[in-house]
Amino acid sequence: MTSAPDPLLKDLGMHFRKARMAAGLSQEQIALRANISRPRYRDIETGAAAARATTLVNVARALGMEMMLIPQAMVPAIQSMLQPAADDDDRPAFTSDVEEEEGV
Amino acid sequence: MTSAPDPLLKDLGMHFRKARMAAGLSQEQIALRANISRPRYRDIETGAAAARATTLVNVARALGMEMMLIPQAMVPAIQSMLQPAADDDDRPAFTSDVEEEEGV
DNA sequence: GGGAAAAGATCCGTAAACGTATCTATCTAA
DNA sequence: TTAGATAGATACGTTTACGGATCTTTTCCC
Repeated sequence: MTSAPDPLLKDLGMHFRKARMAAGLSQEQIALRANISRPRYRDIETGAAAARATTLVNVARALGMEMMLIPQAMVPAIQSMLQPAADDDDRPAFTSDVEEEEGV
Repeated sequence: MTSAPDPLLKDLGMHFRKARMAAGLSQEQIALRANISRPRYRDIETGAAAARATTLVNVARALGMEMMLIPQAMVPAIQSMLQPAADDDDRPAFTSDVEEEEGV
């Protein structure tokens, strides 16, 4: 309970978890692919830790995604591309929904 | 000269620098907006340091951008949206070109 | 029921991202 | 010339992400 659990990190972690679940992979498998330890990947998924840029990219790629910088003006357009029918949330940054990825 | 300068970080830093230049802002202004120190923002821009997830988002937003997780399958499509006519680089992650943003 | 696999959780030690301070180099304008 | 602003470059101390090890809890399948 030390330090507030940044909502941004929790949001990011939930995106990772969702993608991992959809891919049917274990935390250990992702950690292995991303070259980090399982406890550390767990911290990232739960929003308990703010991963470094390099780690972030490695995790994203391990989950079949890429981290991209998008001009704010284009965010809504891309958002709608990712989710056929989405809701207008707060501040989406970190968005991605892996519909269902089958096939290694 | 200690530790190899990760090309991924250099690439990311160049994107930030490019966006900052286009916006006509100083390193100090971005650092202030992103709640980090100027030396540290400089490290990020030069690729000398791997910023944390929270710092990364703050810097991106200070530059009028958002960090987004994109399924790899959609990367090319989004890439072409960002750059009218782009080249097929290596591994683009971190992409964004701020055409020219005027108006404080 | 039993056992394996996945996840949660906590410790310790190390490496690196952070802030602050300080100094120099360059460039532009008065 | 002299300022002033911007950027490059240290150094040092604090915070925290990281690996590795260990243990418990929860699923889930036989």
